[in-house]
Amino acid sequence: MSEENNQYTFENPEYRHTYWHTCSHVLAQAMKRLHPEVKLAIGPAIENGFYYDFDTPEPFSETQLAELEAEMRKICKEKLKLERFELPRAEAVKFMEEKGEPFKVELINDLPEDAVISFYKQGEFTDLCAGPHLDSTGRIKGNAIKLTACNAAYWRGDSSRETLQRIYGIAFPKKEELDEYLAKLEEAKRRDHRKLGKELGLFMMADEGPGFPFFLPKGMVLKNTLLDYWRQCHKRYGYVEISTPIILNQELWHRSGHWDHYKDNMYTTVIDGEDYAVKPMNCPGGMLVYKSEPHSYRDLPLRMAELGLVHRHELSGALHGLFRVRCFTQDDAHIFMTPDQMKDEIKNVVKLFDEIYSTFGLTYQIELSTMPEDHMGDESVWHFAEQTLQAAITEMGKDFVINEGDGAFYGPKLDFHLADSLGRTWQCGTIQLDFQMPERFELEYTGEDGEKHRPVMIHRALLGSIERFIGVITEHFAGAFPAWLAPVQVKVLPVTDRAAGYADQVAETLDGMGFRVEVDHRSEKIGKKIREATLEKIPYMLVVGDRDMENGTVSPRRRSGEDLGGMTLDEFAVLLGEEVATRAL
RNA sequence: GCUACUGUGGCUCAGUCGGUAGAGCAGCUGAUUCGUAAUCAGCAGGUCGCCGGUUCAAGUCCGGCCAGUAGCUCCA
Repeated sequence: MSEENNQYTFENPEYRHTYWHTCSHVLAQAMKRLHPEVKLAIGPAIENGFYYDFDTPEPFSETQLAELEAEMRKICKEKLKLERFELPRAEAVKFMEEKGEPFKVELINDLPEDAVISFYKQGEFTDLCAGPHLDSTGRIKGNAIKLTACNAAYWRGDSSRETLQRIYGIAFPKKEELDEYLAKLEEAKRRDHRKLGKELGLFMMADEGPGFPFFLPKGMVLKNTLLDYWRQCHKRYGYVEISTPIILNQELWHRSGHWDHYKDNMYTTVIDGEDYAVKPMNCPGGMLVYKSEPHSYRDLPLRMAELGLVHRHELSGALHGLFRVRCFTQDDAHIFMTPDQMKDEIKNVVKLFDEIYSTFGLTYQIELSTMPEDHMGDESVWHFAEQTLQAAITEMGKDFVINEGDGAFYGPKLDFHLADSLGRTWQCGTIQLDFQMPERFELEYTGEDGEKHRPVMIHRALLGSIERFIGVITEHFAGAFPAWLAPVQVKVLPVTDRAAGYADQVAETLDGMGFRVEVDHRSEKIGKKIREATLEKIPYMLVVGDRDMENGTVSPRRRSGEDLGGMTLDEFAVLLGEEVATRAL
């Protein structure tokens, strides 16, 4: 392999994959050299780097990673050739039995009858592996390898089986690329919404309710501003809004099918001797609303939105800030329509998604999930639905990736994976076609022909979970929300106490114009007030002192550090008003 | 839920070998009135996550529980 050949550049995902895969073998070799008693499980390349799972007598600690890294560097310097060879099944099993590797033996035994069983040998180390690999450990840049974490993982992902030690690593052909990657990880850590949420007073968690977030005054302003915008957009796109109860009787959940599929994650209660459940989804409530009155084809499409508070019992270990909670607000909508309205409706939903996502500067990739093995309804309906979804986005000129067999049991779906400012992706939006609910709830509308027909239903969420989305944009903006969203838009900073009255006057005027303003009245120096307002990530600071009082001006400064000089309050109000009205990023 | 780790004033953290808690920031009081990223002084604030055990003595050791962190699993 020559580095001049384009095929072998790190930009080529296949080459990168091969590079990392060989790294994982080097890691295993290093482990065997330092700790021969350790048993090998598996060690693949992953999206960002590689890992290897080991069965160690003692849990591994992060301090030992440095020793392994050093040994890995040594192995790279040794420029060991990687040689592939094959063995018949019986010999392969014997080979690994003699090496004392029970996990490898299990893997070989589980390979299909006709599988070619291949091994890769580098120096004294040999691993069961399908390959491919680099031709020599010398291809790996030793000082650009970093073992990033060690953690527990189950053998074959099965929690009833052995707990293994998984060591994660990353590697690049150049040291600078590794440094860049590590810097990005640091940046992500700096932007962690749990940290920023605390610092900026957005939300909190309490032991009294693990997984149930509390919104603080500033976070509430953010949330309400977001929802105002959401409502405004939905109204424009022809949605009506409803609100359905949080607790409904258990019979309803049996009828909807949720009980069978989801009861382990549902909270239940008893009222007047009858069983009830707290809703994990809004759909059944929406169905009841639809059914509460007869519908004509003239009413369709009926776009019913609901900001529904749902509760799901997530495993304690899965909780994570606002990203994974036990109680959240779904920005749900159920659209009831005739089959021939489907395509236009999907387009209408995607258009709305486009408008709202672009407001936050979030781009996305669409995944189309098709019929799973365990599905309801007949294949022709599925096929029609998949075709319709595909046609709608194709006609809009959008690319998509197919996720074969990953649809919901009731219908295919489009998932929207948003990319934030660090390139990380978050699945937020989803558009699901549902043939199951209208059937189960016997929904009807009267057609032109005077006959009863069954409507088709779209189930969609745009932000997904409001709480989670707030977490996503907190990290996306690193807490420096655009002016329209910022909980406090302007902080007035009097230079001395003499300017206190003037500062209040300025604040009052801006408040009257609908801006969110605070005044820093402490007898601190202006430098300190600026520093703290900057750390609070408030978009504009208005410095006001004797000079401004005399001239009737304010001296705005952006949180970026930009000093805008003196201007009248009206001029500033126009500037900020424009920024807010256009939702400038 | 599983594995490992962590849990000290509102926040960030220190606390050696077990001898009964310490700093900075925030807060309060006073002084200062200083025009673009930290003014000074003083005061107050903690049954060291909870329960139990070992010990003359536990923030420090042991056990259980709770919560958090990383990952696994899960996310219809």
